[in-house]
Amino acid sequence: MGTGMSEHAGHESLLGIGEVARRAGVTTRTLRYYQEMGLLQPSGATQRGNRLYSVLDVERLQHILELRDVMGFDLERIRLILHTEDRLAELRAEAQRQPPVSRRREMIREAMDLNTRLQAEVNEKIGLLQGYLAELQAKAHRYREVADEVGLDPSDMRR
Amino acid sequence: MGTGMSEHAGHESLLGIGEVARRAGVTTRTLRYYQEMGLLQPSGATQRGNRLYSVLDVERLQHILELRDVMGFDLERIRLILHTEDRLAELRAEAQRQPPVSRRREMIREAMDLNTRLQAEVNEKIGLLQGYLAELQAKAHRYREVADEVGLDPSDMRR
DNA sequence: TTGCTCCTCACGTCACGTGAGGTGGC
DNA sequence: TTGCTCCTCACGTCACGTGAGGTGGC
Repeated sequence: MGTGMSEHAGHESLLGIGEVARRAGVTTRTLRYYQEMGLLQPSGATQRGNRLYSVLDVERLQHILELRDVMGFDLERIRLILHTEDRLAELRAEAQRQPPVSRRREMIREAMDLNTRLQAEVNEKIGLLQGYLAELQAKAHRYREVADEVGLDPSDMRR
Repeated sequence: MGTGMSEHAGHESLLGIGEVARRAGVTTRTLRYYQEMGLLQPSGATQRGNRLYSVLDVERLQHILELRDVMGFDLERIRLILHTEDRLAELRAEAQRQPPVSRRREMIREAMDLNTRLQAEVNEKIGLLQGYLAELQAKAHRYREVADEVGLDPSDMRR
């Protein structure tokens, strides 16, 4: 397969696994693993079986990596979050066919509850990081005092 | 070994591995693994070979867990950070014997550089989390709009 | 043919989890 | 003796890393 494999394959600009991995900063192994775990299915394939990813697939990958790297969640937790969001997306796609109000309420409630819990967790994590930052600043202050005594060049200081 | 094993073992209140693990919210396996990896050596032992941890050991463990959970560092990264801090602590302990100024400068510089890099990383992580929080808030806003249309009870809303 | 990307096994690694089997003091 | 904590192997697990060996289009 050539570099520009998918650039003109369809006219929908699907990307090969190598290109997607390179852009996201992961290996192709990670993408195959996420597929095996049911987190991210490539939405296309060549005749030979090469995976093809859409722009939406790439966005979903970004989302997965954000949850992994920023929040530190394991893949099972990420799978559950994606599942709730997927259900809400299904609901939107179904909107034309007027799904029963009870079903709408249930899924919106579910998404809102998840959102609330996630916001709380993010706020908690920010608090912990700010606490650690304060520790580091206190240490830096003590270092500067000791450095003054030893007579370190002031141009060496960072603020 | 009884529960109160170390309460009066010395008069320095050393703690058994189970008590330390329980307080820190990890398993005893984690503590043995950190010892094997050279991250945390218990500063005492019973005749039979049971590990005994001092208050300083417990504080070191807290520090390790903060770096692991809040910053998401792997154990090798944590080992390097502890090493730099340990070297600075040695320097302080050595202060009486007037170590050469060149040595002092080098280790203070090292600690200050590390501190600066860590502060930058913490700030970056806080920024990423705030970005994710903004995403969640935007989503919550859209959920509330949809909920209004479907006529969800306003008392169900979270802010 | 050479060079590139892709494929599927399949074993290795890191940071532990989880028994298996045994010891020692209340 | 029973119940508890501790000990050392040692195999299992999660999220990939890293070749091994092979295919297909420029």
